[in-house]
Amino acid sequence: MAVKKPTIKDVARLAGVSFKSVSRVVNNEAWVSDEVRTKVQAVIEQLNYQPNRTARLMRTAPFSLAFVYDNPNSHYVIEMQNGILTECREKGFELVIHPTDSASDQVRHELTSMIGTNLVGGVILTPPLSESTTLVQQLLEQQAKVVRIVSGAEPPDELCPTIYVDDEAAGQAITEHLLDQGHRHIAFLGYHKDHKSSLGRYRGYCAALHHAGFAVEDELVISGHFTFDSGVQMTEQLLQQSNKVTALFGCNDEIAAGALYAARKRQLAVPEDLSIVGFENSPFSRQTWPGLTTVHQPNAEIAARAAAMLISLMLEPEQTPKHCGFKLQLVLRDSVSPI
Amino acid sequence: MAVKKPTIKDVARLAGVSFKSVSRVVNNEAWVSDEVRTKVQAVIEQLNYQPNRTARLMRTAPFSLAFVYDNPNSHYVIEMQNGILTECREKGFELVIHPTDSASDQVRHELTSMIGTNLVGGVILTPPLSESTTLVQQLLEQQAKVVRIVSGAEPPDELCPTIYVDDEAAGQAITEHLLDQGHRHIAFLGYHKDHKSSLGRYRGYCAALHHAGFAVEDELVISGHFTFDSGVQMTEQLLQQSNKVTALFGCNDEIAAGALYAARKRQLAVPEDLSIVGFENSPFSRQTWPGLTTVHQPNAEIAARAAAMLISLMLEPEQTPKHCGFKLQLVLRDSVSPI
DNA sequence: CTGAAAGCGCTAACAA
DNA sequence: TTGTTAGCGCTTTCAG
Repeated sequence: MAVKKPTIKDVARLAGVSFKSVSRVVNNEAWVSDEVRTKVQAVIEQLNYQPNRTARLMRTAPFSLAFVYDNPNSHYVIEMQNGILTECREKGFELVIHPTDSASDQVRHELTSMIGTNLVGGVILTPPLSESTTLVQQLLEQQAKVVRIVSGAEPPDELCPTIYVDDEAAGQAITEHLLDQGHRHIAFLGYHKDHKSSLGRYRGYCAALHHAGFAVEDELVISGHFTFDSGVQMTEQLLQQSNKVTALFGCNDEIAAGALYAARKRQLAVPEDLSIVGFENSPFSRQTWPGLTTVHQPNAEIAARAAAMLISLMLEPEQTPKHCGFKLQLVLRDSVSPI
Repeated sequence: MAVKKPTIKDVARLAGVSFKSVSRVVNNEAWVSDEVRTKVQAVIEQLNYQPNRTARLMRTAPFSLAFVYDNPNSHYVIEMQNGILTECREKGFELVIHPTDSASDQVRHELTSMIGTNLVGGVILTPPLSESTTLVQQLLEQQAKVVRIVSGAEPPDELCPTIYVDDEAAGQAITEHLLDQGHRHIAFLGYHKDHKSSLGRYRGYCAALHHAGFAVEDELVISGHFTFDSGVQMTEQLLQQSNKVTALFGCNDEIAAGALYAARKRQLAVPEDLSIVGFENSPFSRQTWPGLTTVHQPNAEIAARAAAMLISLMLEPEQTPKHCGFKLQLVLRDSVSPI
């Protein structure tokens, strides 16, 4: 039979105190006598009383945040999600998941509704959503707390606390690694003009070539998406239009895995005939054969940081957390050989 | 400056009606004159009024559910999550994510707290959590709505609506496929006595062998986990202790991918020297080289179904949704060759 | 230190 | 068809 859940009043009655005292104990407020505290705690235990979050939320700011993403990459999403959850757990926050289609205009509406209806008190934005200043402003106007994760060597502006990841420096580093191994004709796969991470990595690629005194060869820069299938297709296109390429920089590990697949289909040995590098260090970059040389992108850590910033923003609004930048490290595996 | 959010009363005042009328319009209740409805809607528009979910939740059942999992497999989690979200969107529900460690005793506490504090009205349980009848009962006692996903040819009991997935039949089918190709010494990788899916697949494997008149060879059955690393390790162990094996059934795609990796490390060609099959049809099973023959497990669909059942359970408690079984289909790719 | 009263924004019950 | 009155379970005054 449906037993009604005990409320704060039930506890108060049984403990012989006012329900306000119970509230004080539950919220660990000061100015409660040990006697009352002990008594109340005993009753709470006995009744297995659990405060109703909903009721509490009516008087306080929401204790939950939203993770907003538009990304086909499961590993990225899961790692981010896990990072955020770690932090949420610790602080007693709940996580609401909100995948979305950034192309659709609905996003704005969905997000403002999440905030407007008091579902969540803050949001963590990832690219490409995080790159829209108007979206951020709109959210901010609604009193939402916002933390965004973007690609860049520094925060784009001071709108809100920002996590920025230096794709350019890492893109340069991995390209230099290829140059160090003697490669002179290095392809770049996954160029996308509307994709800040892609652009950052591309800029790093160009910088490395220039510093080494080489020109960027247009026919070696292939546009595409951050997916395996796109990687396969771009590689096929590349190998058709150039036979001098000896190394290939996939803009992320999925592209690189696609390249590996396409190379193998063409009977090319990796790394003997073709060196391949990726970007992100997703779990499967070490599960391919050969393992992929790549750049480690600590997604879980980045996300945990974002969550920590957001939560602090919600809890202590007076002290704005500072921005936070991430530098990325090379991970050397077996998909590159000297020429 | 912080503008206070408009409440139902603000709307009522401006529209010149009682706030109850506004509530009626918002909730699409009957018995509202068109005149009032139009007027109220105009004001809602004008003020950009958004009802406060929290307040509403105090009078109604929670409009959110939890997805509880304990699984290292990103693809599985993401696919499930996406499936659930599809359904949630449609019905206006929110999703709270709750990864957990089923080994820890804390799970019980965490779950009962989610329910007890009114955070969510129901939960979707996946293995191995879903296999604990005591957990389910405990949740049920708290008035929680529960839907569980389990491995089996039929629901284990009538505690709650159940989605059951027939691992055994599929395990048998894929083993038969191997037998049809002439394989006689087929290894089974990923046996785990506490893991129902593993057990189901193992039973199917045994059944296929028996029907074909062969015995199960103990040395070809290797225990391990559903991970890539375990797959690598089990394959190495297998190849050391047996040289007659010609085909290998990985209990999931990760194990199979690990096997592929280990085989390649040993200079074994797949499928020429060794045929490999997996289970689940996760995205990367077609991204390996060669693509993995496997069993398609429609995770998103399964999850969407579970969510639909749970939501219906919450919305129309009188009509219990029926259980629902899934049969799995073979996916033939290039990792198997006849002998 | 403790408690009574008010009220968060909304929905349910009951009148009008 | 509409409005009034309660009251959800809790926190926040503010007065003891």
